[in-house]
Amino acid sequence: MLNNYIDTLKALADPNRLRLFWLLAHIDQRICVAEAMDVLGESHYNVSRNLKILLKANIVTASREGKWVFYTLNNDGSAFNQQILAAVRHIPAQEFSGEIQRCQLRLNMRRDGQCVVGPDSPEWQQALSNHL
Amino acid sequence: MLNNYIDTLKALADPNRLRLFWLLAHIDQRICVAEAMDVLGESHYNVSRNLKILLKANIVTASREGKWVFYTLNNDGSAFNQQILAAVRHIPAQEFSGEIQRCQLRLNMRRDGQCVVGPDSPEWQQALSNHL
DNA sequence: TTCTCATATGCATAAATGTGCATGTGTGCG
DNA sequence: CGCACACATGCACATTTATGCATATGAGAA
Repeated sequence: MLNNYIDTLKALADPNRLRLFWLLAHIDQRICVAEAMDVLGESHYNVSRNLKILLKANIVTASREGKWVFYTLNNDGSAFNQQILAAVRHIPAQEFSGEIQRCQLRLNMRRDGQCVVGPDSPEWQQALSNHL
Repeated sequence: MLNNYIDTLKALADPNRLRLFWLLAHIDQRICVAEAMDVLGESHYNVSRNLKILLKANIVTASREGKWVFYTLNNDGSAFNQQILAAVRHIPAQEFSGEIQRCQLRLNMRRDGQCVVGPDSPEWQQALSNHL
């Protein structure tokens, strides 16, 4: 009873996961674990497990492509989950610290729409410092 | 950063508080602690503290009237909080076990719109058994 | 196959959370 | 005033949760 709703709320009641979900809600694009790590500046364990929790809450979906696993907003969720998504979309970007910009920067490193560099790469470090 | 949003989500990510908030979202009426105790069948500590947590999250308001403290939906919250309220309204009554009916039963015990019996009263026990 | 890299997950620990008990605060009544 | 009742809150304890480490899985490249 109520478990689905509680799972969704708990999944988002954590700053790192809320950042992850908010980012997905705004870029309207899939993102892989390595990219999320760079954008959020979080460790691998952290990003991987937190995405898994969002997945179990059924608010994102995952699909493997070669080595990479891409996560995406789940647009086929319950009415409740869709309202929750609408709520998260109302959180203004000022509440975050450049996630959107860093994400654009990271997505620009793709080739033909595919992620080609792993997490914490020299390329990413350089792109980051160039951007300051 | 993000604290307001996290507070709201955490406040609702608990079955008892979600029940409380869902009830307030559906009866469209204020309710005092004693009434909430009877309707939800929870202890005083539990109801009082959980309502306080909803209050701190700014999704309900409180007002004292004599001995009684009435809690109500907060309709002046942030856009985020209002969307969250819309989400909670989408949770169907089947997810609960007669909260609405028990609440009607309890509100019928009021006189002139005022609560007149305390928690766990014989009157309430009798009303409950008559209703089965 | 073996190696490398991206991702996932079990284990241990520290921090946060929910609940019960006891006590404190505030209000109304006699 | 003193008492009763509705409600609030600090403390202790059990459970949950978030994180880091280590290791496992899975896919591509040599």
